[in-house]
Amino acid sequence: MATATPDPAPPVPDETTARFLKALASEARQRLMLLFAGGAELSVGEVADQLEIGQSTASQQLAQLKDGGLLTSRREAKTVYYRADKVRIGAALDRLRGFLDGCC
Amino acid sequence: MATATPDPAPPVPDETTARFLKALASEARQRLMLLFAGGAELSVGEVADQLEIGQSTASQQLAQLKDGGLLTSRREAKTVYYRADKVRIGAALDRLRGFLDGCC
DNA sequence: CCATGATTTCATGAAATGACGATATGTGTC
DNA sequence: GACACATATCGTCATTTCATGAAATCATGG
Repeated sequence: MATATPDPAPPVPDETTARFLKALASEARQRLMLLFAGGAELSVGEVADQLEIGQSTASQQLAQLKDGGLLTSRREAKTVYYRADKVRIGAALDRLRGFLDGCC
Repeated sequence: MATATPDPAPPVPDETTARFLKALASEARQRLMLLFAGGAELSVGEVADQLEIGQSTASQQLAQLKDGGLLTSRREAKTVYYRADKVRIGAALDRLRGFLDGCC
């Protein structure tokens, strides 16, 4: 049997969805996501170069997108490669649709 | 035949989608959207009361959500009623899905 | 273990956002 | 037109976000 408080059904877009939205809500990060079109895999430095932004800026934006569930990273020796996380992105969109359905 | 520059294919989530995301990317506005669950129709004052925020704040947030395509408004005498815009919300989600599909 | 290359974390200012009260606009009533 | 009520706009301030360079961390090669 299920526990006493199974799933209180998140009263608001759950934390995960909220972070997803926040991650996407910046034009800079939207541009950044475009670099990953077609499943491209890019290092932090490559992103910084292509967007002509500081390397630390790129790192932080990538981290936020990862936190928002849009990107994953893997480390290969010294360099960290990011790419889009199709699965979690799809899931986030489903949750968003669900929220907005139930809500509107 | 098509024109010389038919549809440059929006290089980034188009303006409309960007505004949609920005509108949703605030916890305050997410809470606000919840008030419109089930197709509820609320005046600015009602929203301000229920959320315990200033009247001008409510007005501004509602305007931004409307600008983002999440709400519509109609005026009835002195009071303005807002409600969720199912159609445009659905369309925005479709565009978003499209962007993220093509992008990731 | 030290040096190097790549990334992350930190501290700092600049710019954008959020909330508010006060004021202006719009709508209907007398 | 003067008035009252609801909403919208404006000016302001506190908070948050964005981008940066400097310093710290991490992984590898000598």
